[in-house]
Amino acid sequence: MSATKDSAASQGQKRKREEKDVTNNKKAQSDKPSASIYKNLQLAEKPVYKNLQIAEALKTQSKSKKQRLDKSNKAEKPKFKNLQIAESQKSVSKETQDDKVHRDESQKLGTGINRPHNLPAARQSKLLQVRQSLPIWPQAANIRNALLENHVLILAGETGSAVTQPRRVAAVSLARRVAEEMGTPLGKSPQALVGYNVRFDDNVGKNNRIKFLTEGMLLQEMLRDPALTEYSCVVVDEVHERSVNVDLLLGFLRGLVTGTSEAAKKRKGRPLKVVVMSATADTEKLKDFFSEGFGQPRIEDNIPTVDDSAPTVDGKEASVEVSQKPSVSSSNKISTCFVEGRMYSVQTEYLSEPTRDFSEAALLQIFQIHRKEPMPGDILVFLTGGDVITNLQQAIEDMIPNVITKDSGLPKLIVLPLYAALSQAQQQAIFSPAPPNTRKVILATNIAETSITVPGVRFVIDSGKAKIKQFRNRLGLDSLLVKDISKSSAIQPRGVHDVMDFPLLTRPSREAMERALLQLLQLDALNPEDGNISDLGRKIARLPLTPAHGRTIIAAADPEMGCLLPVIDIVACFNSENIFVEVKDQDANDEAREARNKLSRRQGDHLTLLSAVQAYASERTDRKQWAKQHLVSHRSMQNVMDVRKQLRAQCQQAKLLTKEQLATADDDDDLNTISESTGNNILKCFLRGFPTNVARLVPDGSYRTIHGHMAVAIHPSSVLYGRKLEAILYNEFVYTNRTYARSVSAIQMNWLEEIYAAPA
DNA sequence: GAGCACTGC
Repeated sequence: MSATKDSAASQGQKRKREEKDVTNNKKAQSDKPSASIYKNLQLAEKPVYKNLQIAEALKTQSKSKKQRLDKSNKAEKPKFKNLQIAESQKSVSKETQDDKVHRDESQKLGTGINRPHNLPAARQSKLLQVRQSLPIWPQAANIRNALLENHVLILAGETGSAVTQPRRVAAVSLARRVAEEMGTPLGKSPQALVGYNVRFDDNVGKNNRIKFLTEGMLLQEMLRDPALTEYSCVVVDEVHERSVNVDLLLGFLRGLVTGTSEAAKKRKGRPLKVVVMSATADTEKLKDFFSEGFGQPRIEDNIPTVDDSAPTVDGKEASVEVSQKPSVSSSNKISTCFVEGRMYSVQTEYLSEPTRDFSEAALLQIFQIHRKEPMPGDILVFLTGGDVITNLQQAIEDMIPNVITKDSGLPKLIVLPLYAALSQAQQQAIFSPAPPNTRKVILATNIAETSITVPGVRFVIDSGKAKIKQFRNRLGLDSLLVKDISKSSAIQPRGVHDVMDFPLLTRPSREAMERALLQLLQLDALNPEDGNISDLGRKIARLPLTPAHGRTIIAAADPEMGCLLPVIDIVACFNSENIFVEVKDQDANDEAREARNKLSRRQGDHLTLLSAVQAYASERTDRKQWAKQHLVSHRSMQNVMDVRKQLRAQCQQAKLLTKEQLATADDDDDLNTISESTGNNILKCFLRGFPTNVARLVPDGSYRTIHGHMAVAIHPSSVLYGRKLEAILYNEFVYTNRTYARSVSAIQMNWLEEIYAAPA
């Protein structure tokens, strides 16, 4: 796909970054003696870790956060929720080795897949040894037979039993691992049997037999090939993590595998196997979900029936352990398999009384652990935010001289904060080993939940609380919307009907669906007559963006607007982390502030972002230095440039952008080239994509949204903070103590009429 | 004058 044909240089950079992440993982694995598992007892009954690597090294407290939260939700009395101290105690796992199964496996694996041939024998035997020790190993024959006999396999696993994750790094590292196991190169080489495809990194070769990709990538592929004709089997892992992408994917896969969707016809009878891997708790729900599909009438009668001559294990049913009696409709079509995990006993201590001030309780616990517990053993404390962390750090450091006196004979204590706003270097500090006779105390937000592994931690103090961004369903509803919703309800036939009936594991409320449909109607992504997706909607869908940003891009490509390239730059910023580094009082000198201020544009944040991107792009000598001088995040900017390149390529593919325009694009990367009228056009395009994100000044000096008349204030991070303007357009709402509009620009009310007068 | 984090195309 040309969209991903980035320059070699950029690819290389990106890959380096990926590899760095992977290295971190590996590092954690090799830290076997110090790495530990944090689970409280209740959790030990539920699967937590699903990863090949776990078998080798028990890893990461990071992922367990979610589980700990699950647990705290279930706690009966809130008074036990406040403080949990989990000390890890690794117990010896029960290894089940079955030589017969093993021989059997080795023979069967040999069919169709190349055996490792270019690996040293020692490495080969080590890999095999590791494989055999995996809890899933004894189940291999069952799993294979279940797949031969059924269309769908639901694989539930406990700790350390199965494979992938829905994240880019996971897709890449797993592909690498599986390629190694198979003894073949990874990616595009002709010998490579394993490849991967994640955003900005397409490493798939013609001869690949197995491809690891993110869910979003597969959905993107399905836009081109809804029947997934290139594949005979799709494995969806980590389903319990439940993203919208997973739900959509399962819905499409159900349609294909049951023959109930139109797309299934295009497989022309070629069988598709679906393996869904999830935590145990979801098994029944998943089974019901697929059973329901098999119970429905097929559109395509050509779906292959299950091969009755397929071999079975000793003639018994292949499903094992937790398999339920299959319902009549799904007999021989769905099987479930449960892979036993390994248990680790973990000690959980609760605070005997509820505590008001978690920081205070944590402070006491930290010193108690420090006094009582032997070295080594670092402490990890989960807290809600950066400010809380700073305060607690101060409190600990104040207390150190009182507790750790010369006479006490206690080891030293160092405090290391970890939250997103810290620089990369500060974040890395937690990985460096503590000096001799020193215990590390890491104070972290849930940044550590998914992406960071801290070796050496043996104690976790967790409040059981976390701030989680929540979509507020009710807000944004207003009289105008209600009116339009009845309009959308009136167009029930065909398209809309299909959407409403699309099989989803968890169905959104009808209200939410209708609101979403209304938004798509407003963006001209649906035909108002029949509710089907419009040509414009198709174009929007192919862009890796929200519909609103996609619509903005399409509007900008209109020759009358003629501002596609600058709009892409701004949209790229909205799809990256904040490019402007937080200005702390001391660490910013006047020079840097001034340099940053020069990037500001009086029209608002959209054009300010644009000027920053263009200035960065036109810097040809040392961009890192430029970023530092302008208080701009180099890391975020690199991501912006990646997204920008991808969007440009996709716009070219969609014929929104010509080669010639693209060729001259880089020459235009210069400050002050945006004229007043171009600036206005840019904002009008955003207005097209965000028609309801408009607020106007009311007589009391505040802003109110034009839809719903909700009070909003300009966020303090905006260049327009404190300004009184006729009307503002904003990229998003932020709900905190007040309702803020973030990323704000000044607009004129008459632009609204102009836009709505224009034909769709 | 605000301020949780992470993931994905």
